Parts: sequence; C-alpha cells; structure tokens
Amino acid sequence: MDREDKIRETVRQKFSDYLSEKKCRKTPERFAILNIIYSEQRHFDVDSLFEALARRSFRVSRATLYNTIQLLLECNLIQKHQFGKNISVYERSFNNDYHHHLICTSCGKIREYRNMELKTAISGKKIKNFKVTHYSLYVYGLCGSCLRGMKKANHKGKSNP
Amino acid sequence: MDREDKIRETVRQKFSDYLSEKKCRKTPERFAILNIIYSEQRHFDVDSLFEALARRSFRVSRATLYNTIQLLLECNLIQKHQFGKNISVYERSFNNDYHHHLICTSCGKIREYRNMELKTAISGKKIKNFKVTHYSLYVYGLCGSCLRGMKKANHKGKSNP
DNA sequence: ATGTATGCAAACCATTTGCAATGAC
DNA sequence: GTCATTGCAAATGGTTTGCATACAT
Repeated sequence: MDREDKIRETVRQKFSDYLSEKKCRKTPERFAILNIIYSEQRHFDVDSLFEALARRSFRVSRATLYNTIQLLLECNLIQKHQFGKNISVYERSFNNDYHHHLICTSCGKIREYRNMELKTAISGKKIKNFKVTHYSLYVYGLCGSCLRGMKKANHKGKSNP
Repeated sequence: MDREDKIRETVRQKFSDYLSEKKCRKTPERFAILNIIYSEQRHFDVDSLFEALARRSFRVSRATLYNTIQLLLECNLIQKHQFGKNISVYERSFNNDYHHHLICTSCGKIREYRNMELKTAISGKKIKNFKVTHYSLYVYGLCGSCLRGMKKANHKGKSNP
C-alpha cells in the first residue's frame, strides 16, 4: 500500500467516524466522492468532480455532490475557496502541507506558494475568544507572464484595456 | 475639513485620475458611489450599497453599481471578499490599517483582527515572478459565543445539529 | 456630434429546494 | 419497516448582458 493509498484509507475512516457521530448514513456515493477527491488533482469545482466521477462510471446527482461537499467541509476533510469568480473551488485539506495562494488579478491564474515561515507565523498566533480551525491566505497581484505582457504593451505606448 | 473628508477627497482624486487614464467618463453616479463607500461602514455588499444610496435619495441601477465596483477594484480603491456565502462583500482599501478576518464557521459572523506582526510578516515576503498588490488572510474557526453554546450543548449530552 | 454610460428587463448559471423513489439501518 | 438520502426538475438569487435612451466630452 503506497503513501497515497494510506491517506485515502485514513480519510475514509475519519469520514466514517464523522458520519457515525452525526448519525448519518454511510452511502456508497459519499465514499466514492471522498475517494475521487483524494485521488485527483488538488483543486476542483463541482463540475470537475462530476466529470471525474463520470470518467469512472460513477453517476451522482449535483444535489448529492453539494450535500456531500457540505459534510466534508464540516469535518475539515476539504476546504472551500472563492478566488474572485462566482464559482467555488475546493481542495482536500487532510495531510496538506500548508501552502498559500497567489492569484493573478489580470489572468486569474492560481499558483501555490509554500512558505514555512509564514505558515508558522500565522498558525502560531493565539487569538482571544476564537478557536482557530484553519486559515486561507490569498495574495493578489500580477503573475510573471502578465507582467511581461504589460511591459511589452507599455513599450508600444498602450495602456491595458 | 476633518480626517475623513480628507480621505474622501484623496480617493476621489485617485478615482478621477484612473478614469482619465482609462479614458472613461466621470459620471456623477461613479463619484456618488465612491463617496458612499467611503462614508458608511467598512463592509458592504451590493444590496447595502444600493440602500445606502437610496437613503440619500440617489437612485442608481444595479448594473451601474456592478460596473463601478469593477472600476474601483481595478484601481485598488476597494477590495472584494467572499466569506463562504455566495455573496460578494466589499471593503474600502485606501488608508485601511491592515487587518485580517476571523470567520466563525458556525454562525458566519466576521470579526476583524488587527495584528501588526502578521501584517509585516506577510507583506514583507518577496515572491519570485509575482508582483504583489494586496492580500487577504481569512482565519476560520469558532467565535466566543458559538464556543460557549457548544460547551453548554455538550454538557446536556447533545451534538451540534 | 459622438459614442460611452446608464437604466431596465431579460438571461445566466451556480447553488438550493421540494418531492417521489430508493436503499441503509 | 422506517426514515435518511438520492435523483430529478424546478426555483432561487446574485451577477451579467443586450439594448434603447441619456449625457459627458
């Protein structure tokens, strides 16, 4: 059993425990969804999740996807992001070496940014009257290719449209 | 002229400059919206902005609100947040002593959290191939009153519903 | 005079909801 | 057998868009 399998096993157990605790049923749909999430790429939205399941011939309704996502959020197995667009993006959060997100305000591209110092600085803070479970740091700005594009445009005497 | 008036004056000028640069028209609607934003409470959504304008008998369409908000985002006079709900919340960003946001995952309440050390740690980072304009740090967890509520519920032997 | 910006209403689309059928317990 | 969960389809609601009119330049 490789490392990834081990993680899938662990989160399955955690989810199962959470469902028991909440007296919710352990349906195959719920576990299939969790399994896909911990098998495919880290960032996903409801549509890509739907398609990933379909690729493995597992058909679930959107309603069930939203329902299950809600449960997974509650037990901190996934995390929700909204990077400016009107669409929610999710990310598995168990065993996730902490990273932050760089968001290009010009092209919308998301880049991950690992920085242990920052992680430590942020998660080390004790806040009065607030029990922290997790955090998100979004850094907005211009990515390399947009920067270069702008410079070129400026040389031609143009402003960005 | 008090400090707040001075700020409104400055952002008006900045906005005006931006509109000139982009060859956009300086309509009364645009300046009225900016002015309200820098007069009322820091967090607002499109609806509360609409109502605030109405209270001063200034009627603008939603379309214009969205249009103007877009311009203000572009020139960094406001900042957009999406705190988990499917609604965008905005906040003025000029002369904003940097604060972070604490979000209660149980009741949804937002609290501001000022911490100079964190601000310095985050904005001091130089990132390769990325020109930072601003950032948002969202800290999720349980607020004081939800924590107390849960403790009480647990004592009665209940789990949260 | 010109063409951008506005207001209105319709369109859009992610997400939510209601309900009958299914299946976990 | 019971009742939570599913799938479906319709509803919701924030945001966007198309177009005729108004108005900044």
